[in-house]
Amino acid sequence: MGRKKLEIKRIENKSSRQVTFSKRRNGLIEKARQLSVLCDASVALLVVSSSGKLYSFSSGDNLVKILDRYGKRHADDLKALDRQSLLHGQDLQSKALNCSHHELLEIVESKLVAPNVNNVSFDTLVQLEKHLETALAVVRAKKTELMLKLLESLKEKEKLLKEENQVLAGQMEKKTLVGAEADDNMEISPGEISDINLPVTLPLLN
Amino acid sequence: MGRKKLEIKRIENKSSRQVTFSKRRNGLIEKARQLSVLCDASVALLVVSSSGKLYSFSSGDNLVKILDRYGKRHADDLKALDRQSLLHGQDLQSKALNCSHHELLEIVESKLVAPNVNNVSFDTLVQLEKHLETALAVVRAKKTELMLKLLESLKEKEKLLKEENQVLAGQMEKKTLVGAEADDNMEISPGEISDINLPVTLPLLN
DNA sequence: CACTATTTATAAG
DNA sequence: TTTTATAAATAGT
Repeated sequence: MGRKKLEIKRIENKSSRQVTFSKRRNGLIEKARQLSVLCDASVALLVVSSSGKLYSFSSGDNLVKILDRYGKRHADDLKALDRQSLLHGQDLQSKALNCSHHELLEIVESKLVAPNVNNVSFDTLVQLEKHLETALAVVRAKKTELMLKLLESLKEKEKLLKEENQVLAGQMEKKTLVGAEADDNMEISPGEISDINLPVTLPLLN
Repeated sequence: MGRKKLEIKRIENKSSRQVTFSKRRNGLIEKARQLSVLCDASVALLVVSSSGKLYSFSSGDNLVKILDRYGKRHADDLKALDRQSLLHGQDLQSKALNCSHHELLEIVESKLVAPNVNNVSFDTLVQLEKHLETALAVVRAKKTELMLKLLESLKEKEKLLKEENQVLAGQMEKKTLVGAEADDNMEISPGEISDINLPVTLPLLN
């Protein structure tokens, strides 16, 4: 529509391409808006110019709201974690992390995969992706830290027990040299199982 | 444009709303396509009808191609893992997993966060999200499995050492009763550090 | 940016 | 679905 019929192929002239881009982009966005209003539909439109500028339209704001809410919750969680990690045990930490993480995944799932989803802008998806990445990174880091501590403490315990064994064995040898024949048939009581402080269900490991 | 001028507000009549939706949706998608071709722009358009049906247009296919590639690689990795987990050690496993995981994150990062990104369809993003979730789930599961095995073996070792200690202590007592006074000043050699088979750098824990 | 001849989209039938 | 009168978009100026 215009003075001449325009073939649909890349406009070579740079300035008319730019002009056409501007006009048609605005038209497209207006049409998108109209469609969403007239037909009660969810519409998301993303346009990136060849120079990288982003223009977008999105009819829904559900996800944005939820993201805002998540953003606050997430910030709170992280703050709480920082406090806890210095003051309290690791259980609360892991609980808070798992919870936040789980909630995040639920949000993503329900908002992205639901069949009746309100669509979102590209920007929003990028934001969401970043939140996800951050949350996962934090969870992974904390999980790793926890497990390393557990392994460390177990190794420490093992080392001490070995040393104790060595001492006992040494003493045994001495005694044996002095006190002649010994009784080898002793009952072995299994002893209490490790009392290392493993969380009951290892909440982090799921 | 039509026999009458139409106010831009929700069309109450259901069937004319549906007709209008169908016409305008097609028009919008065609316009989006034209804009992307004429002006060499990246355009992504998502339309969801009020009944939940999804229509979309996307000018770029970069991400789709990369996803296909990733899909193949991922499948290969999983197959390799299944073979390895039954035949070989855990190190190769973890390496393969970490590698695949890392690659995935790189792909996501570069394709979603790059400023000049080619836009993608909603379907593609959902696919990507699923791939991500799957990959992370697999990595988490394998990591957890590995660490649980390590903890298990350390606890086992601890238990055995405790039992040994108990036996030695019992024997000591007996000997002491027989062999009178003993020398308490024995040198304690630290003994070899735990020989449990901890991977050198715990490749899974990063 | 504004103008307008012309093409294109589409509301109603 | 297809037609067509009319509204809307827009190419060139």
